Amino acid sequence: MEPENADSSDKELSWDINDMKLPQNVKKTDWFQEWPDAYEKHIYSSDDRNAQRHLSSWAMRNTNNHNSRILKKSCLGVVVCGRDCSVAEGRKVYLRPAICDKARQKQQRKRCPNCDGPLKLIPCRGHGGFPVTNFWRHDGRFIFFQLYDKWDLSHSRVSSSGDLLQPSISGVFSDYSDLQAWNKNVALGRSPLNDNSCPSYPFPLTSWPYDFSSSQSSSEPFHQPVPVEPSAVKSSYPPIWPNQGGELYEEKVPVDFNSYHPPTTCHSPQEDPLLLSHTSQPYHQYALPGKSNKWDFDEEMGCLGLDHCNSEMLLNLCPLR
DNA sequence: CGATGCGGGTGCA
DNA sequence: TGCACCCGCATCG
Repeated sequence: MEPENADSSDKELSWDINDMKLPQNVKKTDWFQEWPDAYEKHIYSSDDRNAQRHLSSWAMRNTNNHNSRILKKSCLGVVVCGRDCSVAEGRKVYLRPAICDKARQKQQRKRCPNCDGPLKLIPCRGHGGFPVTNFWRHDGRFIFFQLYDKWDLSHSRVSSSGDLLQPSISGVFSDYSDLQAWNKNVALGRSPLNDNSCPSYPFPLTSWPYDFSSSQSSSEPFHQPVPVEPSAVKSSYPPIWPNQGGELYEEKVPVDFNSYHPPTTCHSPQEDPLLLSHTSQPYHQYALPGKSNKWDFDEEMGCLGLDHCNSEMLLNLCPLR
């Protein structure tokens, strides 16, 4: 499922982030993956700026694993409108949770940019009921990345190619029902892994806010992400916020896609999972791990303020600042 | 301000 | 032990 070409063959499969020794005879490094999905492993060049920064378009926060050699980060999930409002074409609002706990709490107090309703955080629960975790390790001239999750693949992916971002979003999210609903409207679509011929998407990296937009993508449910040039990166997300024109998200992630392939063949990024997609996607997968089904989403979300929620789940909204 | 990292420390299995 | 996670501290843009 890796988009990457074959180069990954020898190296990729054989190592584990926890190995004492990681391969150093890597012939070809991978393109930076902005939206890594389940079970992905990548070997980036130590020169890759994105890899150096351990970036991800998923909202990932640092997790203390008491191991200074391996950086561990867990997914915070995604912030959606508590009213499930839609923007044009049925697109939903998806906001990127703030990474900083404090910022997330503030974010949580903000309102949906589209309908002004409350926002709710849908925690990631793709990792056996827990947030999906990413591991980063620098070794030699490479930066190893591993998305280690214990997903129960059985439900995590519906099909090989049709799966959207299961782990990532769909599967990941805690609320099953919500998810379904979510999936319905949204097509979380994109599958980073499969079909893409493109290396990854450049755009959002940390900046995907909510975009309900992606207008153009409607015709194509999702295809591959499009690598865009750096400059494009920033503009790739048309902020379609209704009102707040300015405060929406900001993209700060200067992505340097030096390493990216030329965008040419790929599609538009907008299809990002998170972003919203639109309508009816055939594929939804409810990939939640069994346990997660039990999760009472509403409660937790309801929370937006409640205590029984973890601090992290309750919070926030996005970077609308 | 907020993204990121780090690491002490806690609670659980 | 391993893992999830809270918390403060520090750096950086």
